[in-house]
Amino acid sequence: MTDESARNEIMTATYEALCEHGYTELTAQAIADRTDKSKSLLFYHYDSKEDLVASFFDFLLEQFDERVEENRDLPPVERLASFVDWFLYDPEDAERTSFHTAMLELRAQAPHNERFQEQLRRSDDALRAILEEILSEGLEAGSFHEHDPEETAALLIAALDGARIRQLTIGRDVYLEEVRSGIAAEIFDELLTEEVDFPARDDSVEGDETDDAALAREGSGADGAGGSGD
Amino acid sequence: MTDESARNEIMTATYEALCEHGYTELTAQAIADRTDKSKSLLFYHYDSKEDLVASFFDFLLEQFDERVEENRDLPPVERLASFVDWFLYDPEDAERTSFHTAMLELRAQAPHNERFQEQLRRSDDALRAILEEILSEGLEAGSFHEHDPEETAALLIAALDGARIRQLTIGRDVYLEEVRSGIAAEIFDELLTEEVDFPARDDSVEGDETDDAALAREGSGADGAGGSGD
Amino acid sequence: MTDESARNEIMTATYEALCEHGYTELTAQAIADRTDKSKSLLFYHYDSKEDLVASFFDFLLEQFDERVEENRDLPPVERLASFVDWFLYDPEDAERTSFHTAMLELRAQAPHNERFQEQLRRSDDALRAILEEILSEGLEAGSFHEHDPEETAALLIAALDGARIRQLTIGRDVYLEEVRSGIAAEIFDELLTEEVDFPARDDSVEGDETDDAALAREGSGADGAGGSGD
Amino acid sequence: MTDESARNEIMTATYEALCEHGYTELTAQAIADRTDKSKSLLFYHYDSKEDLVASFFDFLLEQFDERVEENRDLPPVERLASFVDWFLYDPEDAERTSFHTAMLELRAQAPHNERFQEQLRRSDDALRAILEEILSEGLEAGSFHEHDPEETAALLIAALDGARIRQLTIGRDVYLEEVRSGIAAEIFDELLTEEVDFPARDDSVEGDETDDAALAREGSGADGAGGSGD
DNA sequence: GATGAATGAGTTTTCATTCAT
DNA sequence: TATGAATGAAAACTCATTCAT
Repeated sequence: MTDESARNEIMTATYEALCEHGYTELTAQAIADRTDKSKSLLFYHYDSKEDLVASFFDFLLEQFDERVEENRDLPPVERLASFVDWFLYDPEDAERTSFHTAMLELRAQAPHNERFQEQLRRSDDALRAILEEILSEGLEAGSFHEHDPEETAALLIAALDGARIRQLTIGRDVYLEEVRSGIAAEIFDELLTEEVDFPARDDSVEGDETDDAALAREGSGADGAGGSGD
Repeated sequence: MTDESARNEIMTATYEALCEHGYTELTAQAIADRTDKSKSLLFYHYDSKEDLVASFFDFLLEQFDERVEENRDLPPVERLASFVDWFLYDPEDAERTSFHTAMLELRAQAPHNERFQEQLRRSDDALRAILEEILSEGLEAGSFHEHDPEETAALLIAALDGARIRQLTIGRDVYLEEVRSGIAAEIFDELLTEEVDFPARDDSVEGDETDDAALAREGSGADGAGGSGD
Repeated sequence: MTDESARNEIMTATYEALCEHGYTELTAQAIADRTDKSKSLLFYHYDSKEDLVASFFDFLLEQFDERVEENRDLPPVERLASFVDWFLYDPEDAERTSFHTAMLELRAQAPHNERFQEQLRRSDDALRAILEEILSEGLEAGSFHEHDPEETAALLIAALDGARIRQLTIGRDVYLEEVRSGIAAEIFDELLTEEVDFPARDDSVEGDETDDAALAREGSGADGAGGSGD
Repeated sequence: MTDESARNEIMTATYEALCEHGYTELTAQAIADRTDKSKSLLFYHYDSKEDLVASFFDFLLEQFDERVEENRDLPPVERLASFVDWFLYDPEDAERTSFHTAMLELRAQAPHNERFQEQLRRSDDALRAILEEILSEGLEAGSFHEHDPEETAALLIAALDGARIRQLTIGRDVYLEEVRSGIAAEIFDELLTEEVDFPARDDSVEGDETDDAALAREGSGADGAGGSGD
């Protein structure tokens, strides 16, 4: 795959097809239909459908890695808040919803797909490392009370991920809401030292971009933490 | 569906096929192969494959409901401990692992399948109700400190479910371990009043039943909380 | 494959498709088209196209075995003559020509197909055994001069097969003719004792059967020696 | 086709691909892969794959023609011996085996391919002419007894070719061995006059050339008699 | 000359589903 | 109830061939 634009076209088409049909019903035809190319071209660029999907997985993670860098200079507390927001997405946001849905299906394949699992592992390592870094920096900066960053990171990610998944699969907002407030309280009471404030949800995010490429980027980027979180 | 034993045979076969192949690769033939009946018979008993799988979902939940009753008379603290153990299963237990894997795949279909979603919703309602009941009873009994049972329940379930899913998809034990110790600490410090002890993990679980039907029942029962939790 | 008639239908269709298209261009569709059944049925009865073709090979050999028995009671000299005629077929006979052509293609696959090779080996063993038997019996009966039946059998089969193949591939009658007269002379001068006559070609064979099943049987039977000879 | 070296490269690649995959599985890609050029270039040089393969056939025959000249000055008996050796190749010789295998497949296509058939016809004419020439010269020189050179040539070629083909397709050495000794005996007793000796097999053949082009040439040359013989 | 990208027409194979028995 | 046989629709994948550059 030399041609970057062809690759992007296929990746975007894969993303759309995945969102619309789900992994189980994802067909090469459905992907090609979202392209101005033929189905056979997919097999020119990728050895098999599985290879294509695995590449798509990589594609998402690439974007996540870029995204992660963006917040690097924020102070720990804000990075933490932004981290939480990545997970506890707004369920009204159809774009995000379908993205997370697609990711969930891909993740559910991992137990049967060594390559997926490895990709997830790599991504999870990165995600935990970042959260642990945030927590450690906060500790050093005196923003956080004493705690075990490794344990807290795992606990936070599990709760955030679990809330998101239950939201997606059950279709009720209760988990997002209760976990948000529960975590906020937890963080407030347990984690933050008295002199720091935990920022409220940043709803000003993502303006009005609408084209698919941008949405895909945002979607995956935003999930990045989660995509990787996924 | 008149014949109860035929139904059970098909359900058990579906369970096995699902564990072995995963939802995406689940075929009517694979189910029939685990039966001493023919493939056509499946379509005599069920209108379609989707119908069969939805029934299978019900089948799991039925067993969950039975299971839930079993612990009803235990004191709240022990019920809570048993609840946690349902989720944070032993990853060495192949039976449980494949069961949770299968459930994860079914759950991942829910966003594309209204019926699945409804089933999950019902099951989740039951699950949260139970945990809230446990927490409320504990409050009344003076075993737990003051807290919001609804929030705590959601938070606990999200964290437990998230940990299990990450374990399954990433193939590392870190989440199970850290979340177990994190939650234990949390419960100890925050939830339990001084005079109560949180019981250690119950590893004396399920004796030596070996036939498939029993395993399926145990599997789903045990997950029940989780099946429903799923 | 329980149903004998379905099997025969598919085998006959395979034979026809093979004659018409050749092995290289043989498709499942072409076979199904010569059937009143669907293409998918082929894959219900056979695991793959290769499996089907290998079964077809067996089918031909089965018929050969039956055929061989037929001549068993003739005296050696006549059996020998009939043997020669099996190979040096009449090139005007379109039925035979297309049959031998199909066989040649299948045989040419053997170096790349272990199963084909094994089938050919079995068939060749039988063929040589028969010819050696004929020659040995002739020796005992005093119809043949002293010679090494094993060597003579191999030599005769090689020459007959070679002649037939060159006829088929080159499209000229020269080999059939010269080898027939050469072998006749050889047999006359070298093999036969003075008191025996070598019968002239038996052109009275193949009556007027016309339906495909019969043609297939005759074809393969006749080649049998050759099919197996192939 | 202007560029001779490009042509040679493609021909050699075709030879290798044919040996490795067989005609049925021969693809343009497989040929290009054995070249340092692209697949598209094949279609710049040749109108179609069929055209390419037909050219490859010609390529083999060209080399045969050259080869034939080489032995022209030998005395008839030695030329005859060398002729026999061309056909009854050493089955341990992997190079030769794969070459003859490839040729067999091409020949098996001839009944469906007018052009192939014509090429074979031309080659066969040359082959028989040579053998007849050898036999006639031997007759004149008094090395051979009286016989019909045309008939003997056809008989010899058929037997040699048949033996080689059965060896290739059945995978047993019996035909090569028995036909070699049978023919040797035949020639001794019938063909040679008392004062001449039939030379033993020439195993000193082909020295140590190793590059592919040479191998191809040797292969085809050696077979030449047989390539054409094929 | 040379190639990467592209494709249409086809190929094998799969599978839920139906139906006569 | 139960099944073997049957199939249509679609899936993944292949491949000779074309074409703009």
